[in-house]
Amino acid sequence: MPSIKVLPAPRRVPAADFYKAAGYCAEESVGYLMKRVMLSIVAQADKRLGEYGFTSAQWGPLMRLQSSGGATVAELARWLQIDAGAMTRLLDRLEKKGLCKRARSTEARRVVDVELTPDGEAAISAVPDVLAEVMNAHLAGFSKTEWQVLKTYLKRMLETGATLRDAA
Amino acid sequence: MPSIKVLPAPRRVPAADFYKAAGYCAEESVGYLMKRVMLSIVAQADKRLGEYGFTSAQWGPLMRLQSSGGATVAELARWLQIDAGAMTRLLDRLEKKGLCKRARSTEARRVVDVELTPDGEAAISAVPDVLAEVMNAHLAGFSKTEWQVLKTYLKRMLETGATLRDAA
DNA sequence: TAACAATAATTGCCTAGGCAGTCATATTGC
DNA sequence: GCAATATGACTGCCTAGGCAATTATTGTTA
Repeated sequence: MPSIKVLPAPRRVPAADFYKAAGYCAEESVGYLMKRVMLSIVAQADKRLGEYGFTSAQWGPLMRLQSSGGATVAELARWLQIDAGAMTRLLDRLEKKGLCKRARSTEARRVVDVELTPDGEAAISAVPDVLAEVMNAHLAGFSKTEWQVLKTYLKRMLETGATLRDAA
Repeated sequence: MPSIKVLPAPRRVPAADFYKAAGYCAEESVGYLMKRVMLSIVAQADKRLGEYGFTSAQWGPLMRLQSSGGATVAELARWLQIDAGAMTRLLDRLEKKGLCKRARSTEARRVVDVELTPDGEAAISAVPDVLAEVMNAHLAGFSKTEWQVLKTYLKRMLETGATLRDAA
């Protein structure tokens, strides 16, 4: 009776081999296509959100501030996965427009709490509408199944990307 | 016999209705997922290309210059779909690094021709390799069919996005 | 041909993000 | 308790792109 080796489950799926260096064609690359799609989505969203006085980079913090009733600068930066310095400057711009306000935390003196102003609350109310419309418009012609398949593809790529990042 | 109306073929597929304003969840949005995937891809590519002295925003013009043996500033900007002013400044940085050089065109005096330098040629040679690797790594676990389906999805979204843009 | 319009390159001013360094405050370990 | 370390906010300097001029040139057209 041959011994059966129990191999440990491979922790990482091997890379695909769809693309070769020789004759690499950017236009057929998933990365290129995805970049173009994102540019289109962001452009549409920016055009619509511009009517309310802010940009597609600014609704993120505003939404988060609304849903959790305020947050710290570091929390916002972590949540949106951007640099803390960039977040400081983004909040500078939002504060200048009167959409949010900062105040040193009372219990931890190095922390700054951020809150929506009434103007911010008002501005943010239209955002989900715009986002849903822009996304639905870009998914015109997709069946519900196709939409779900697309999402699983993206989630898989995201997990694979995280693995790569951790390995480095 | 009931008269049969021949309707004109609809020019535009109606928008999907996957997303609603009420309870819109960014984490389940194709846009959000795609943005995260792109960040991962760009981060990987930037890390690898950094070894050769340039960024993921800079290989585009370099590649184009190589494949067509030079181009004008306007051609590059159109090809990469970025602002002409941004292209001027991108070329400033590339020129400062000695990867390309500009020269006023002889036949049209308002045009500036851009060419790769030998250093630029050398730097660009490793790019297809890096891009293919990064893309293959992110597509680990995808079957060839899934890869092709993903590309058709993206191309469909791109066409739909172009329709939206033209309509505006 | 002379006015007009279109195009090419550039510049200034804006948002936006990354990285490194600074300062103040919290947390931890000894 | 105190020193070492970690964290939070911020700043300066960099790349990067959009929009709106401006200037020089090229095309068009009346």
